[in-house]
Amino acid sequence: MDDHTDQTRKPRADAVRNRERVLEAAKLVFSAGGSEASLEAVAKRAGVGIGTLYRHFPTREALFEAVYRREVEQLSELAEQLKNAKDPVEALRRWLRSGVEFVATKKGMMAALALAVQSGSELHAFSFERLTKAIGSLLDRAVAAGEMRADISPEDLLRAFFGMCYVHDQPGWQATALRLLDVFVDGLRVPPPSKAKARSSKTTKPAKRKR
Amino acid sequence: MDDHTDQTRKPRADAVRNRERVLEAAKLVFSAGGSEASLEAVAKRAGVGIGTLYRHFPTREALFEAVYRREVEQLSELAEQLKNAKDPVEALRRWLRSGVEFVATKKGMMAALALAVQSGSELHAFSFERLTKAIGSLLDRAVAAGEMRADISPEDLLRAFFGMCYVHDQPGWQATALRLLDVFVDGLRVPPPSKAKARSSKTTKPAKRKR
DNA sequence: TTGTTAAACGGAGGGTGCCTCCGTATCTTC
DNA sequence: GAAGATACGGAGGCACCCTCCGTTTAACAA
Repeated sequence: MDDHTDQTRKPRADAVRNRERVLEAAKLVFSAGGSEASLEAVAKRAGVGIGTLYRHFPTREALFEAVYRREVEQLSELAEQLKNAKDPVEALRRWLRSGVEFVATKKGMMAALALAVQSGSELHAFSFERLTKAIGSLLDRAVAAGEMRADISPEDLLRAFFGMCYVHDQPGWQATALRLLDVFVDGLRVPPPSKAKARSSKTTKPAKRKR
Repeated sequence: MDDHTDQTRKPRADAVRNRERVLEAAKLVFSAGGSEASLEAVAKRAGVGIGTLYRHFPTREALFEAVYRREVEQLSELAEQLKNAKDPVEALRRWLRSGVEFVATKKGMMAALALAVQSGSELHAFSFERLTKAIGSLLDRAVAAGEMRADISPEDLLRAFFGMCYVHDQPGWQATALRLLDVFVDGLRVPPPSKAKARSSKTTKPAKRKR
């Protein structure tokens, strides 16, 4: 009778809950068992029937995408939180480290994503934009505070980040990536103007001994 | 009684033949149907039983690797042939174009390879070395002929090549890659010494109107 | 040639995962 | 509380994976 001529019923509570559960389970199962884990395993872990899984995510790729999107969003939100941190440089550094972890726990997922991205790069565009924005906000703050050079764009930084993660061969890649990122961030720093010029490419940490 | 105490029988002719057939079929099937095509389809196309396929290549990855290796070798041999061409610059250009085609016909294969490479990068090392050598021989010849600048290493060139092929998103990527490679090769050229200095970073094509 | 034997062949079959379909259960709305 | 919409679960049909073994075939010796 009233104003509900647009037929929008409230979505069913169980549907929302189940969708969430499946996503959570998928994240765990894919991260642990690689990207070609059984969907039935995901359903079981989520405590739902296989039919439910398929209703929410008609294809394996759809599920994949949803999981990935959500992780990208989490990384993005992390940036939002870190924006309130005291030290802007440290905030950026921490975000990057989280990014490495993100890549690390994904195991085969990255490769599978490359495959999924091929057909319909909308996902790629989305994540690129989102992460650029995230990294940009952190970068801007550090620049505005006069702690970092201003001639690096968020896109550059993001690409550098991915490039450093792309070692992915040796077992120690994670440590390598972290080291490279540290060096990179050091390189981005504007040396404190009152001090002597910082040595350019060394592992020396200027003043702050402790961290 | 003579010198065949080391028990090496001649390998059976049918075994050799079948192995070859499977490889050929796999190349076609994977290229056409993506990387997760059915192995049974491969066997059928090769005209052998599924058991035969599995005897020769115990896992999907093994088959994959064999196909890939062989293609890398073919690319490598192509370089060998092109070494005898008249114009060394044109030879290099042609090799690169073949490389694009190679990537193009592989469809999902590249992504699948990324996945396969993760566990045991021996294959990666092999192909990298092999392709570097191939590209290097062509490059060296052009440099020796005084037609190209000498400050680009084969590794650089190879990476540039892969980078340009890594566009892989838009439908027109292949054309893009070819264009980029052309520009790149042009950039590598030593300008004919009798001419005026080439403008440095512009899209202007110096003299040659036609191609 | 013919016989012997190691090697390779093919495909049946058991197992697993994919995905659809539909009777049943549950939630929202009135 | 009743009605109707919506979501649930899992049985079942299908495709593919991979192993196993009886049969076939090629290499070698005599």
